[in-house]
Amino acid sequence: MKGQSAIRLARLQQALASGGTLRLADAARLCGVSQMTIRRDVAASGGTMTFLGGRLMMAGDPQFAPLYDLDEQKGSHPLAKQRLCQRAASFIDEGDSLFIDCGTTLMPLVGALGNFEQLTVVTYALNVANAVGHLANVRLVLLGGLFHASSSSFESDAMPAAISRLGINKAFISAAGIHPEKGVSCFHFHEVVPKRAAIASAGQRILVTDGSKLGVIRPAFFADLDQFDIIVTDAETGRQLDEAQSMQSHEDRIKVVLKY
Amino acid sequence: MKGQSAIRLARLQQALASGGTLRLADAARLCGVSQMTIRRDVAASGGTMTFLGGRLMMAGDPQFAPLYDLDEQKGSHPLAKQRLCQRAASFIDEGDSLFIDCGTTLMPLVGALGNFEQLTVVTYALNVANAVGHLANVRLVLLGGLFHASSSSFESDAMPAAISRLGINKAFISAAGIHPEKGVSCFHFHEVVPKRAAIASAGQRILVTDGSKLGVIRPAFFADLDQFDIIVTDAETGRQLDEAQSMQSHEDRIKVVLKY
DNA sequence: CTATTCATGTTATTAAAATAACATTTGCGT
DNA sequence: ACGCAAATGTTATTTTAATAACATGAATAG
Repeated sequence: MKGQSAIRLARLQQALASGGTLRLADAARLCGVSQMTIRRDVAASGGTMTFLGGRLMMAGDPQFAPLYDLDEQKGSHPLAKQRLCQRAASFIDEGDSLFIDCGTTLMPLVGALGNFEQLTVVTYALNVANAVGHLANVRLVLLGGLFHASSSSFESDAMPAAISRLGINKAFISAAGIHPEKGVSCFHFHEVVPKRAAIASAGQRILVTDGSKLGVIRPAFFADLDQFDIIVTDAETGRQLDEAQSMQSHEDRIKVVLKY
Repeated sequence: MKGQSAIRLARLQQALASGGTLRLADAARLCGVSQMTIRRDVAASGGTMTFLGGRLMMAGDPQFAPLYDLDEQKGSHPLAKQRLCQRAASFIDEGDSLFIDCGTTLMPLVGALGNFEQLTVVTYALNVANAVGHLANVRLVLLGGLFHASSSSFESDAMPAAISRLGINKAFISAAGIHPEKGVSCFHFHEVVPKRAAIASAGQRILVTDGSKLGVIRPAFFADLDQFDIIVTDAETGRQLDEAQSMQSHEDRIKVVLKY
């Protein structure tokens, strides 16, 4: 009798892989052992699964991640994103057809979509799709392809064609780096294709970013700053961007929205 | 002071829309009221949100649905699907490229995928994609398009072309109705296109179904029984299918796998 | 064959969440 | 202004989950 515990763990993991929860009592019955043994197994497994209110579930699932982790800096960052997206959402009109970029920055934007009668959302991000899929008032178009877990998004060379066929009203774009001269960049190269396609075909281009990205350069450039019609950011970043733009001709100036 | 409660509910719902959880304490702070008030709000909202272990979350999220609901018939059906998929998984080989159909029937199949080194999964179902996306050893290709919440799947006329380009080894197909003469059917018409494309291009076609579907006819037919190489079902259904086939010529006979 | 260890079960204890009961505030009509 | 009623806050109680402690039984080494 050696790896009994591991066998049980594997069985539970398999049961939970399709994404659900198991009551402790059921998990125990499934494995034919006592509840205490299941608890011990899970505790020894070191973080792959957790209990939450008497229910066993896969840990590390973003679904269960608290929105504001109190252990971090007191809600400053998540709240910042929420405020940012609240501001960004003010540019949405009834009946709009929106492109929503991948990443975590624009997730709170989805929450604001419930206030409209009818919208259409186009995205290539799985997390965005999941959130939007729950809204009855929003038509969702997901651009599929090969999945990249690192960005929770899909890659496909068919995306530009698909996007150009879709008629996107407003494109909400996120970024990992923003540089006044060098432009806007992100981490993953496969994001460049859909980002560029959305920027090219959208009626209005809205860049949403918090201050931590200013002056930062990431591996994959995908746009210049002046390709955006609106930039939604916080006060300090906005001020600096304004300064940088003042040196340009007045015609090129883009609208920068300050949040705080 | 009239709809204060509704306002708080809306705010919480918006915060949770992007998919996550809120500790009760955080929810209370977010709304500037006591925890008890939040509890009362949520209780009065009637099921849109629930508490689970001190954390607020959107109810009805499949992510939180118990795998076996004890209130139902004692695990008979969910366990049946699990056994069915365990049997179906025995046809998977290392390195395979699998098509996985939409619906709940094939969800447990995803749990069995963790035992392999390297697989590729092609699907047009959001629930399948979510489950597969967590597995590091599986490459996921999601066929996107317009989302249908009813079946948690996508519709696109580009799917046949995309599927034919993919080289699918084995196609696991689910159905809502199986009739010996009339063939295999499902509820939604948009599922027909990807199902047929997968059946057409796959090396091996595996139909997975429990006994409750036998003799049932649903709106959208998509295949005849003899288009499948393997049918994984339970004993009684298998027996009846065997009988029906005995009346046909021996050449047409397909392999029926009994489970119990 | 027996002592020891490990895995598990059982029971007791503690901590935490859900509920209930009661107190307080606030808004509003008379 | 007064009093009523709705809404919220506070405290107490019950229930439930999590932890700890102890007991049992099988497996193995000496």
